[in-house]
Amino acid sequence: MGKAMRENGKAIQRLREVGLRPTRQRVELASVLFKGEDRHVTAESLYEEASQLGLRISLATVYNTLHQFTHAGLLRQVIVDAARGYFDTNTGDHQHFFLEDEGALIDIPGDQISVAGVPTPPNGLAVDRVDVVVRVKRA
Amino acid sequence: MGKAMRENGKAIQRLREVGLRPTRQRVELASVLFKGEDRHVTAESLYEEASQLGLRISLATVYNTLHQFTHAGLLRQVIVDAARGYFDTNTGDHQHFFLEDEGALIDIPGDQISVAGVPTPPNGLAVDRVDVVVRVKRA
DNA sequence: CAATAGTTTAGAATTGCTCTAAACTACTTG
DNA sequence: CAAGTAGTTTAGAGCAATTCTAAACTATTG
Repeated sequence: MGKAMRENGKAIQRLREVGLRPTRQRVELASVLFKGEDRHVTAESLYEEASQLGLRISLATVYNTLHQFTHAGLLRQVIVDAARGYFDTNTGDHQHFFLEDEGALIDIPGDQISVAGVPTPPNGLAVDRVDVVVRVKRA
Repeated sequence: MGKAMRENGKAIQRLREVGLRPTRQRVELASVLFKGEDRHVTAESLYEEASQLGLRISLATVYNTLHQFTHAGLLRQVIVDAARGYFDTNTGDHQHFFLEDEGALIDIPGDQISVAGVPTPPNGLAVDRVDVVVRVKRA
């Protein structure tokens, strides 16, 4: 039994757990995304990568799948750039460096950074999330 | 002498100070933006507002002007939404609530919130800015 | 293993924004 | 104060990222 097959098995299980039907496309994308370390992708970059690997998945499906995974809690969307959307396989408590020159993200562990003094949200609203983006540039 | 005229006088002075030629369009937009309290606009919302006021300015000019004002330090760009760009007339040290349901921004004074433990940026990079976005939703 | 509910897809459509190049205008100089 | 000119504005085309559409496909259920 090959490595890809084992990865697919894990992916199928993972998709079932969150209530997503394990279609070929979702299984393949999940395998790519959750194979190794945490990573940051855009729809285009993931589509490109899948294509390189010989996976036949349309760009529309990549978009759909990224959003479904996000709703299911498998991914988290990171908003740092007006031009494109990033998705992060690390859904835990953490923040980001954003390298403005190259459009890359680097995780900052959540226990490393701390935000104090967040005021109570206005009338009838509740805090959903506190995002910290440390924008860095070539020195 | 009318109020609009006085506003325009102030706007012209302000534009001269930052080295921008005070054209009719820039003066009118500056008057609208810096008339009263701090505010958050999108290109579309400002274009809409200017149109309502009877100011004849193209959308392209609104985009150009917002970027020029930002470069000149009169505005600051806020990235909170993948879909659209916001501009803030408050260029001082502060952070934001982002009301996800209605796409609105509310300032949080800079001295109220504090971020500790930002790690040293990687190799050859320097911190440009630390942005905190408190995303809030209907409770 | 057929029915069906959910999924995928190509391509069109939409959105927010930028570009282009021709017309216009604020400032300078004679 | 009349050009000259450098900078500005504009309509409309163009572009990139994303979403929509509706027809074909497929995983699951009975």
